Amino acid sequence: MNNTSFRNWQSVQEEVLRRIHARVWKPGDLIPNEVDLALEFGCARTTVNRALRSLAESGLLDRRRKAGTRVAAQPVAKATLDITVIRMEVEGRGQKYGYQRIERREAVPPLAISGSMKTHATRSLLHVRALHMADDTPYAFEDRWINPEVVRDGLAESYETVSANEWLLKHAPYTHGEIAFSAISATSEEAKVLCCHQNSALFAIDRLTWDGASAVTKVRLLFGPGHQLRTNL
Amino acid sequence: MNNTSFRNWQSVQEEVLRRIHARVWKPGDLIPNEVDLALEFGCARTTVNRALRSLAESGLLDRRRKAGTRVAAQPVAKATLDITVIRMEVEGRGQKYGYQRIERREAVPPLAISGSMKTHATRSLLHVRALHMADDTPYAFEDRWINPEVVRDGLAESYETVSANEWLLKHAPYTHGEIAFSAISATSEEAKVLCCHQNSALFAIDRLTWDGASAVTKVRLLFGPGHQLRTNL
DNA sequence: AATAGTATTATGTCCATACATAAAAAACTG
DNA sequence: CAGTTTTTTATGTATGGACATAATACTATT
Repeated sequence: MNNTSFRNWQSVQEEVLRRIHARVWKPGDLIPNEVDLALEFGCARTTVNRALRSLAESGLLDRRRKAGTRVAAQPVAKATLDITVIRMEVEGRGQKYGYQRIERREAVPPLAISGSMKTHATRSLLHVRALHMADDTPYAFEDRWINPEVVRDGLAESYETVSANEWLLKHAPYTHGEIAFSAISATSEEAKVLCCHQNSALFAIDRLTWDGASAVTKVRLLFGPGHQLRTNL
Repeated sequence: MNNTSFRNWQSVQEEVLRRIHARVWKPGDLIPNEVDLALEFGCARTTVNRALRSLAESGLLDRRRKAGTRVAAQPVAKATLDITVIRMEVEGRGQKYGYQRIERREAVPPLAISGSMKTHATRSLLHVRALHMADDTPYAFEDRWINPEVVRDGLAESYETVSANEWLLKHAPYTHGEIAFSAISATSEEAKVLCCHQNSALFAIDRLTWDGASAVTKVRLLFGPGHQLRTNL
């Protein structure tokens, strides 16, 4: 038995982690219920609950009412990526940020765009293309469609000095969105903009945000060769 | 004033979200303190705390003791990617999973590997290469180095039927790790294994896991052309 | 005016208790 | 025995009260 008492949820969490790691509780195992753990740890059940809930959120525990808590059989590593404004990303690396608008026009988008944004096929949207730079070298190519019905003030903006990336985040609220990461081959135009060879492998982020049932904006960000998106587990 | 009362933390959270979205509280604004909000919402302060803490975790609020709570000026979208065992990933898409070991040998790794894993440059590690398949077509190419000093039973495994990807997750605990996503051009060998053209843009996941100060394993997963990693915001 | 000490304040957390809820297990019923 | 209802149980959450802690604001001191 343990006479030490764990008086805060962090230390309870640490002890639980220790036991999982030391294989006292193996993947798939049912662990004691909150009341028993609270008794053993000499703290309130709410404290144990806080610790276990947090571990469940990070995917290390599976919890179900009545069924109890068990160590995840297939621990799902949750990699959390912080998607910030590109300017912040560049400045966070200690590099000088630069921005240059390439194109801005109102146009009827290709069907692939209007289809995924669920706008009328004949409805014209605002199309903005721009280049983000780090220390005067191309960093990311932004190709974006904006729905002017949702982003009312969006048409008034020139996006010449402030990127759409940054302006929208501040002025266009969204309720939810989808994001996808992939690798694509640079077309000749993309290669020219990013100063790399044609068919270079580029890292792509496609994002589509919604305000309720209406699409706000759809954007593709292309990063130059060698770009990495990293985080901790 | 509001006479409706919000009796659970989810509804408090919804109301806070509504106000942020409706620009009642704008990005950068200081919002009322927990005591006042609890009073207004007709619930306990702990309930308000639960709601606000959760929003802060998702990056929508900035909270600091004494300074108070404010709406994030640059809302950091947190994209949470669930990194599971590849078999689960494939089966989750409703496809048939297949696995094939390509190579297994003990060898002294290149300096880039021993360097990042912080093992002795002359220490030999276990090198396993394998192909994961979905519906009999190549899905991902796994190239992995395993530290036998940390994963003791690892040397006894053949990894012929169970992938190292899966075996390790179940048998080799880790305390933390790093993960990076990038796009790379397929070498001729990689192209052959994945049945694609040379220089195709491949999506790469590099992962390095640690058990305390010792590296457990370092792996690169290469996905075939067109592969997307997606999640919601 | 710079510095050190002190008060104030908003969030962070713990606790005991109570009730809610989902889901498994048991009891019941035709 | 299949299908339905009831009981049991572990987690989920609300509450009021208390104290902890970090960070700011204020005050006294040199």
